[in-house]
Amino acid sequence: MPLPRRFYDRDVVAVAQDLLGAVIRRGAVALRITEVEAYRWPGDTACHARAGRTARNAALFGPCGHAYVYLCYGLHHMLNLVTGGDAEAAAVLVRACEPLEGLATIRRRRGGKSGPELLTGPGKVAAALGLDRSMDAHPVYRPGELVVERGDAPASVLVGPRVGIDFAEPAHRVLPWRFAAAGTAWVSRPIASLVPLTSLRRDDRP
DNA sequence: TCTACGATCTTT
DNA sequence: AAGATCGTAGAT
Repeated sequence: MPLPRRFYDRDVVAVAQDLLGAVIRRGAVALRITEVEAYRWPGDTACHARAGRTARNAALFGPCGHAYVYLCYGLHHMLNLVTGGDAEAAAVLVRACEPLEGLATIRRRRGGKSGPELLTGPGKVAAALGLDRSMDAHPVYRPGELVVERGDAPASVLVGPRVGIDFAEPAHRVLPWRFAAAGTAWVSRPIASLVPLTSLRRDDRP
């Protein structure tokens, strides 16, 4: 069952945590989400929406429940899921997944390299799904080419600051908006900064 | 037009 | 530690 559109019509930090365990499906490939990050504008200079709406990030400002796919470093595509209402531009970046189905397709998309299909990093996730800009703004809450389905939430969750955003304001660099399923190998590096969600004081929990 | 620079990954 | 590789945004 696809997660309904209203699932995404909430605060991006809550949606991010709830997406852990959900299943992304495209064709023969199915992946379980094991690590995510939340981005939101206004109030977060790490978010791509910080400079306003452009042709590239238009999907971020669009309706929730759609994909936002962009090219990073000229090499890697990143998959985001847009959340919230029109007042904000927010999305969840999918950083790591456990492959469930379509191993042969994933291996082929990785250039035929053998070995464990460690989908630990946003570029690898998008590559496994064969995503590019043509899937930007595609809805994911109903049957179609790219769908996110309900899954089992992990027993425990790890939290920490987001990765690769040194350009953002210091106060935003330290926001604990990175979440990962505990006890899985499917988490991108650096993993050392992640701590159990339950180890945070209740008032400090995102 | 020109230039700097990434929400990364791989190899050295 | 650094190269790959290119679309985007802001400056010229």
